[in-house]
Amino acid sequence: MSTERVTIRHVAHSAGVSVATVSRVFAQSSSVSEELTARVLDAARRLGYTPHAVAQSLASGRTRVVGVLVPNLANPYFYALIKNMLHEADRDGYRLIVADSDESLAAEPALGMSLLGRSDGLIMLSPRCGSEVLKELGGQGKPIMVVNRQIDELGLSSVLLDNFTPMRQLAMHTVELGHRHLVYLQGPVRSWQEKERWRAMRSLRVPGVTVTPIRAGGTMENGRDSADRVLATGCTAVLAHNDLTAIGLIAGLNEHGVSVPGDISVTGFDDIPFARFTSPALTTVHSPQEDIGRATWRMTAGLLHGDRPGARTMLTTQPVIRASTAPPK
Amino acid sequence: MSTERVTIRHVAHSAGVSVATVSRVFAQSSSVSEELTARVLDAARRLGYTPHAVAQSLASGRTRVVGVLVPNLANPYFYALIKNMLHEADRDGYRLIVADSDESLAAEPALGMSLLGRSDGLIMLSPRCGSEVLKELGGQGKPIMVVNRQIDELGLSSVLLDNFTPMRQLAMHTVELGHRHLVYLQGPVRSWQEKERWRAMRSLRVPGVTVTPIRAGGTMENGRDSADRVLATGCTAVLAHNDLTAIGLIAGLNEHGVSVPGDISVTGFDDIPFARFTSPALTTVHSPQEDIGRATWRMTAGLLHGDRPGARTMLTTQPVIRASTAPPK
DNA sequence: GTGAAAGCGCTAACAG
DNA sequence: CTGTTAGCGCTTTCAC
Repeated sequence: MSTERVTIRHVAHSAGVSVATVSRVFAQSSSVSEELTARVLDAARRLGYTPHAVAQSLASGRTRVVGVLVPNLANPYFYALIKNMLHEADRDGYRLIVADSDESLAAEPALGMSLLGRSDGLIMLSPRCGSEVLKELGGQGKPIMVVNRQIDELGLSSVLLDNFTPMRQLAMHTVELGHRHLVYLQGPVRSWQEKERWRAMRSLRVPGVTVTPIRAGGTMENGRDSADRVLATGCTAVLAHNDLTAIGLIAGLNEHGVSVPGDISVTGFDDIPFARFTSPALTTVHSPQEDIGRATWRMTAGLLHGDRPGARTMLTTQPVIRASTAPPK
Repeated sequence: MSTERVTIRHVAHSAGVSVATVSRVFAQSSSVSEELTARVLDAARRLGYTPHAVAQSLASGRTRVVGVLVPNLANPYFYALIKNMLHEADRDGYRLIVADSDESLAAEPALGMSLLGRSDGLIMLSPRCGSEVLKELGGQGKPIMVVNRQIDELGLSSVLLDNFTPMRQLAMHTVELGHRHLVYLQGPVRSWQEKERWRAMRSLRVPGVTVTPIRAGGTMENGRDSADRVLATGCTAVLAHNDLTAIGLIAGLNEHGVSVPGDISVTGFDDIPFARFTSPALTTVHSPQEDIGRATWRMTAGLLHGDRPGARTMLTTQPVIRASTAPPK
């Protein structure tokens, strides 16, 4: 079955040149005369030669692979980001290898290490792990990029979205609609984004307006399961940690015969593709996946080329008002 | 920064054994006396040694990586599958490297080849490419698994879900509700699943019942954009290629003031997580991602261990009746 | 511009 | 059970 592999040697021999020349032609590393280039390419085509990626990696010390560790691939937020980076990286000749930690804080170190072992660098999306883990990963001497998590101590590069400002604006939007009793549905505890969003809610000091936090989590199920507790508060508007939770909550409220936004207004965060297809369409904060993905890859590529780590890119965004928010009755 | 790498040599020297022994201890390939094992492990820990994955791959000829080519990572259908396989593979010590062809038929060969170059095998999810491409990929001598696509000629292993039967049942469900004029919203042209689903619709020979096909595509946008054409047919029930299209269509119909299922019944296919959270909850066909993912990985693992290719696993499933279908007015 | 040769770090016969 | 050794296929000085 497995026909003898065609190596650089065969090509060199067939083209009447040295292996070094063949290597140079394929790596375009140093110039080779037109004639030899043609001969090499011709021989390679005839023989059906393809460079052996693993051997190239061992010899050169670069794998042209970058690892991506994501807390939960089931969140559209992340795959939109990944899809973006996949293409950005592809353009630079890099492949992404992804692992999913399933929101498990404990799984991050091992997965990260394993990923780093077969790659030139690691991109950590919304990591929940402690900074000592990040430090250890960084100790491997390979670039580490952190997305959606602010790290001050270690000199890691990061891409962040300002969650605070738009979350505050979103809350103000509900207040301006006339809501006085708000509920904030909290997301994953260890998430930096959660901390920022909650900080924004807490910062909302408007006379007569109260904000009640309710612990939920970041999934649709979590949202649905919070319906009871939300209703018990008697609030008129709910700001959910993210779109998934908001969508789940809306479904849960509907099941209780409560209409959105008729009886209660609900907002999300992220603006996942579904957000504009739900009924009512979801009022949320747009997360610029394209920009985040591009910025992340560009910085990663920079690190791979020797840029000094420690840079931080902070992106901004704003609320998108759609149909799930309305004045209270 | 990059402290000198600790190699198997250092460990061997420090433990006072040969490199072969160290290799054996880490590979657990052949038995090593307790004493030496302890000494090696101790030295390794002291020195902070980690096996170099790339070197292992080159020397052993196995990468412990498997490639996954997916047409569109933005479809929850696929990432649920991938997430499943990710974990199944992880358990066997394999890492998955994924590429997204963006529904581009033309991109599949190159991406597939590139993936195969750094892996021990390739899993192709719903490939759209011609069988000659599949054959070429198979010619690399590495295992190829095909999911959601029936290939008869080449002896490739595959995992399939019977789309025909449940699609037919779903259609019968609408007929039994009293619908007489059905519309079928067609998905991606080259998709095997699309062919099967459409075949099921065509096979529906019930006197007095007509089925009108409308070309759409597989995304939510495609669904929404079909609303006009759907309304123009005067039908009372629409069976969409998949959940995404169905969700898009429902949004589109709502925008036209048409209610679902009040005015028109709509069904999907796949039962993505969102399907039960839309309002109305979507009547669809459940796709057993867990089973598909597990079966796919098990077969892949088998091939990796030398199983003969060509096996075909056909899974079955059925419709899930929820709230988006109702008798016509 | 081109070739020779020394590895990259590890595995897998093969001997003992 | 353990050590020796010859590569895996390619890159990369270093001479020419």
